Amino acid sequence: MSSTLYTFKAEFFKALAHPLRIKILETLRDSEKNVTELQNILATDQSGVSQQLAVLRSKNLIITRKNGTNVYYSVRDPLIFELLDVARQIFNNHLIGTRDLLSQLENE
Amino acid sequence: MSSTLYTFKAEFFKALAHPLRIKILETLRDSEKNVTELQNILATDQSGVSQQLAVLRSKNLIITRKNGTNVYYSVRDPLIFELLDVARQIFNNHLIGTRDLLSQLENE
DNA sequence: TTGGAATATTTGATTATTATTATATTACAA
DNA sequence: TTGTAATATAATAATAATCAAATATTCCAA
Repeated sequence: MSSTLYTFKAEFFKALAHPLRIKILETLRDSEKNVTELQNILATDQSGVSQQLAVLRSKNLIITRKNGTNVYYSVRDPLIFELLDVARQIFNNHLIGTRDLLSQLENE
Repeated sequence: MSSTLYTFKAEFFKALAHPLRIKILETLRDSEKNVTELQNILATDQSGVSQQLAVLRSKNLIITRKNGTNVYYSVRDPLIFELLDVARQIFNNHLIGTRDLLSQLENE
């Protein structure tokens, strides 16, 4: 069993292991977005968005397109959306600490 | 956009963000295994396996069945395997730092 | 050419994760 | 009962990830 391969797979899941990064990917479902658009949609500060974009970039989950001073991001492989969909299904199946999650969601 | 929901999704992916934990899940594909079996298959020390099982348990990815002094683990939701399959596809699509990965894999 | 908008990077303090080692617990067989 | 195999938990040092704030860079328009 190749340890390196599993380390890389773990790195891939690490890229997804952050709320803002997941939000960014979900936001990129419909279409590419530039950083300012992401900032506004996600109501997050510039630096935070850029930092998390950097993580996603470093793991090759997203690609960029420059247009003047704007940088447009999009998801490199549509399978990533499929992955998020499966994760959502698992989630809906009450997988993750259902009791706690529900009670926390109620308080929002 | 519910922050809590995304935090929980991130927690879920965190559970997958560790080589040994991925290996454990892959090992449980065919059938349930007890801790000693996992130790042997994965060539890892007892404590390490137990600790990572604890993480997977705490995120509800796996369930246990006790039989005397043995504890048998299995994956709670088969969709988790589907998730791993999609991740593998993404991987095969050269998503993750292909250059580095390949050269490292060659040295094994 | 310079000022500003858009984006990226750096820094450092804080918190979380990992890995190792040691110690507890539990259930059974002798 | 007691010893032992199986498993879990605790302690903790080392490493990595996060967050916020400040600073850099880049590109364009005026």
